Amino acid sequence: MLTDYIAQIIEEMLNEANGTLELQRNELAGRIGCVPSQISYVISSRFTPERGYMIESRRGGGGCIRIVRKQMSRNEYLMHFFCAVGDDITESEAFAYLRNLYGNEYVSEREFSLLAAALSNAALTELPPVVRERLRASIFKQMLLSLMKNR
Amino acid sequence: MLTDYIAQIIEEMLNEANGTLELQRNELAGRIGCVPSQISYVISSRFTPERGYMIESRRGGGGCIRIVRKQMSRNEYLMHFFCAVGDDITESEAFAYLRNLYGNEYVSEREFSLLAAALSNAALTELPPVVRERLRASIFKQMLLSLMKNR
DNA sequence: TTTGACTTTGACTTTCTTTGACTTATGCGC
DNA sequence: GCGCATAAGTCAAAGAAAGTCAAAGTCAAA
Repeated sequence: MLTDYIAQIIEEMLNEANGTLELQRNELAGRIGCVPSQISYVISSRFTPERGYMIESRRGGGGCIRIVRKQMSRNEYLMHFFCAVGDDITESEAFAYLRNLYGNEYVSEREFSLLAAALSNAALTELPPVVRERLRASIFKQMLLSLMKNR
Repeated sequence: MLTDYIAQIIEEMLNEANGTLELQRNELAGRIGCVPSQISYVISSRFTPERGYMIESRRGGGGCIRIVRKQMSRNEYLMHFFCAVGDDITESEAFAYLRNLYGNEYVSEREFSLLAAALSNAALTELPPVVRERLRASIFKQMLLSLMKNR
């Protein structure tokens, strides 16, 4: 299948490049013989943060797509939190999780403080309570993903 | 790419000159071999106040462009951002600020990544755009406060 | 057989770059 | 002061990439 073939090519390029790769979408599509948006699809479906990849890109002349493979290690633990958070979470629940993360040295004191700031009622004060807790969960999970990606 | 090349040259000149530099647009363009307005473009897209540069210039005979890389005390600097964020902010603006914070070593790579996660559209996806940008500003500011408090 | 998840494609959008024509400001010689 | 030469600024058009999205296709499982 095309998608898998392209994913494999990118994987190989990543290996050769020691886990950090810059490619040009149009150029690669041309070489493979597919439409450029196919490359986008492969990247967004296969090289996701959840699977340990980081993607950046730049449009316009000389634009490119940057793919970085991050080594996973203690990530199951974080994934555990990810699931535990669920679809909504109160401030005090969130803070309890945070203390746990800090206590087990998954985040530094500064990071703890940053996370707390982002998840605080103070930050989300504009929102009505119900939405607020959904949002808090969403933000928390994004931040957990960031921790997973970032060793 | 031309733009990046020119930006790099200017950056080097800035380093040699200890952060304060006067250059002549036409002269530089001639040396590089590009149209003069390209220099203007590079400066306006890369050496913005947002990224911590101050630009002044003088036209006419003997005219020149003055570029200064500013450094402020830590909290001044953070407060500067606090004000700049305002009441609402888009994802790409926020990320530009973040890159600045990271580039100037106010946050580590992990922290950068955490902040980005909390401020991403992905985290705020549930909210309609207008609210989203207000919320993003609110979260950003709380996190900046946390950085100020936390040395 | 129907459904639903995943693929493939292409038209359209957004972002960034490059160029050049035209405008505005400054200093110097008269 | 006036006019000219010299710089820098502005702006819009054209070009170059990547992103988005929806429609259509595929295929396996219920």
